[in-house]
Amino acid sequence: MFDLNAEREQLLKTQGNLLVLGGPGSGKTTIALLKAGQDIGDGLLRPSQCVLFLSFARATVARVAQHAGSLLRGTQQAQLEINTYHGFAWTLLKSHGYLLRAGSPLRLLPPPEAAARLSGLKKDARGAEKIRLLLEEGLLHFDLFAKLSTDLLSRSRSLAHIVSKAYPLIVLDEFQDTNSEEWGMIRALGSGSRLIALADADQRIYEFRGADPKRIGEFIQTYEPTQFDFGLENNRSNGTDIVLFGNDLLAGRNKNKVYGDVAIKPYGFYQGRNSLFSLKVALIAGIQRQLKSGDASWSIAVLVPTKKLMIMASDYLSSTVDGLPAIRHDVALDTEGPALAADLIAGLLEGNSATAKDLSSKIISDLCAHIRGRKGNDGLNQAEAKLAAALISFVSTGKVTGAKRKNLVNESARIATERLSMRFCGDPGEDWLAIRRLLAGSSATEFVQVAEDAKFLRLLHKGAALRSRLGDMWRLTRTYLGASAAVRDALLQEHFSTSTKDWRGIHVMTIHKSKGKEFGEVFLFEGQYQGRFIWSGATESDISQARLTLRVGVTRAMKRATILTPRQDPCPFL
DNA sequence: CTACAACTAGTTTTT
DNA sequence: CTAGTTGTAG
Repeated sequence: MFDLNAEREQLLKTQGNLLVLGGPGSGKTTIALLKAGQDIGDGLLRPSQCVLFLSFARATVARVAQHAGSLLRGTQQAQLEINTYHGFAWTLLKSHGYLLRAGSPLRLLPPPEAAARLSGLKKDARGAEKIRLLLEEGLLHFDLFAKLSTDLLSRSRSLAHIVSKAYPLIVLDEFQDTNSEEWGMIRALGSGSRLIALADADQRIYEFRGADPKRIGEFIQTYEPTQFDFGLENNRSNGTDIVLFGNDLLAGRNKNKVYGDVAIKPYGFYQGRNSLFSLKVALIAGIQRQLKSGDASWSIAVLVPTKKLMIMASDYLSSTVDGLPAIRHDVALDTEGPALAADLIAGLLEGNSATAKDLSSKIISDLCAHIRGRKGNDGLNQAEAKLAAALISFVSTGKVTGAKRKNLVNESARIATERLSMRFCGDPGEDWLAIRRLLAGSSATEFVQVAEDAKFLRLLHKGAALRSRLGDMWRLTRTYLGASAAVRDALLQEHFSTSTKDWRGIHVMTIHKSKGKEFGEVFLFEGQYQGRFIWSGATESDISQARLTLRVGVTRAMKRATILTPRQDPCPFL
């Protein structure tokens, strides 16, 4: 199944700290899992001890777990714990948070709620507010996980001892993309455990959030690891020029060359047709190729540089305009808007005992949170910020000026009244929909937006925990009292659950999100004005980051990569 | 506060 | 090209 050459054999025999370097698809994960299996099999771990494998994304964790399942025996798997950096940090903080802050146990501040609370603050004020929320309200922002875990481990020697006893060997996936806080946490863990870092300096695409080109050097200096480099090996797209193209792209020697299974397509614009027409046509050809190949588990990724273009692409693929069929696909949308919409709807479902006036105030507060947080970390525009401020002042003073705002306040009162005279049927899915329709029918665009965002929620499908919890609630009390808490739990669950996601079929996402994944075919698309691989005014360092990013995107492909760039103004890399 | 016109920028974020 | 921001008038 896997050819173990002399270097890999050597790695399996080597003890102490290791640094494993290698390009895309060179098999770093595989050899790390085999190494874990080897050490476990050799009896280097006691029965109570585990190898800890840490990665960034839940999707990667799921994929690594699946891979481990086919690579290792059951007894070895039992002593392998695979988790995200965040998931692991939270287990520490959950049980030992009392060491950081006296009083009530720490509560997580979910990203949507955090976005609503921090929006409008300047960058440095945000950091201070996160700490204030922790100390004064016991609310833990996700960004503080790594730093607080480090504090915990360095402050409590006994805890550090317990952790390194439990995990004598720790594998660090995607090490090149760790930021300084995560690096701090790793050093705290590494004081008592052996470390294996897996890294590819040329897949470092998160410099903007603190990944540092010096990091790998720091690891070498701190741990003096035995180094292995599988840089030139390629198990993902063997027999194609995909990795060769990626490496040439970095060196800037890809221009005017022809590569097997890498197609550069300059696309034109057609009168009266969507600017994504050429992408959809190319994608349809790709689907036909995949269907013809007879591979039942085929997968295709459409990768774009920006979230905005991702949404545009998803909308266009789903539509039937320009005489092209709708193409079913998955898209990884941001969750802030839908989550905050869910809070508002849950509040309405719950609102049985409240008076119409109380409920109306609650709706307005929830609406404010939705307005302020739905764009995530992107700041508010002026109109939104002013509206949110005016609504908050209305809740406390009862005064509001302006026709639009008066209408919004009237609408919330109307919605509250109508909700209280509503009769639920007891089917959570139906009742949820009834509330959503009530909001969608509002004359205020802000409520309609809530209903729109809520369409993207996947909380109440058949078999969902929330559905049965709301169902039980109704059976016991004939009300949905407690719905808010139930929805909050369900949303929070999503941030840590490593559901084994199926990567078959078509997936639309940003290039950044594709890191650590692989697909049969990949389509990379850039727009002409928006969503460029390199944007106007990019600095020297932006350009080198863009090269790394594009390389990561291309090398996700196992069989074939297609890059679409506007003919009128093609990407300077190509 | 709101509506309209002129202007301008156009990135990436795991949990 | 086009969505969002800024400025101006009512």
